[in-house]
Amino acid sequence: MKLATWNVNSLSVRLSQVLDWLQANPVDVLALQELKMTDDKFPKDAFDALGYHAQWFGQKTYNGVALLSRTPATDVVKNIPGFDDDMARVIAGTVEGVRVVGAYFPNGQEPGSDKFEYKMEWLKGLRQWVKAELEVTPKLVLMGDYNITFDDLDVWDPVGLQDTIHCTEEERYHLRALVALGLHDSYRLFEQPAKSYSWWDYRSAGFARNRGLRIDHILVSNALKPVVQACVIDKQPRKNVRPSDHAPVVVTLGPL
DNA sequence: ATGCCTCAGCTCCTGAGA
Repeated sequence: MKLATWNVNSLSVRLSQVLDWLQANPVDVLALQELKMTDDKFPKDAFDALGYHAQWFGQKTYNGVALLSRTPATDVVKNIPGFDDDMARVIAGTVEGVRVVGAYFPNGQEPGSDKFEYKMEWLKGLRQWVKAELEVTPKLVLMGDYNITFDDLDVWDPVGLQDTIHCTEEERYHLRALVALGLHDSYRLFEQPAKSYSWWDYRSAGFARNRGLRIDHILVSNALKPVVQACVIDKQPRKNVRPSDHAPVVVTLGPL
């Protein structure tokens, strides 16, 4: 079973790239973030034609998440139960016995800002809910655009970017607290190339100079850890004309 | 350089992203 996550930065603009990628990489589940469209605009038929079921949760201009799957997702949940939020950031469903949570974590803009405080509250809300979900469904994957780096290995310029957004101790504390629920960063379960990132700034030729951050993650639960076979970042779509600023991340699970 | 790109929208500038 293969599961992937990709922040597409507008599904309208990126639809043909997503369809091309799915044809070349027929994963079982793909979580999308930053659809930037209302629900009525979601291109359900295009995914149908490729043999994917879709669940989506959109919003005008910003945010918006979707879950594509080869077999239908059940017990679909939108946003974090118990956390009041007017932004569309989370979609969860059960696929082939695995609880899959796709999430677009808040950016936070700047430490100390209102948006940063919202990010901290959102992270607390997510953690409480994921804790409960794990008790119900131990086989769980939490994947998406976390907008947080784990450590300096995930940062192209750890000195220059120390304590800036995505790299603060407070954000990393919350990320470690999620892991402490019994989750594992599937990417680091394997030896990986040095300077591996999942996002590169559009400005200043960030991708060409590999000035990036690893902020898109796939966490797997204790119950799934023994069957994780691989985790890779696919940089190919970042080389497209008019790419998303994020690359897809793909995890491969063996028989459950 | 409170910028550099890119995207959406009450669109020809602004806010937000990361």
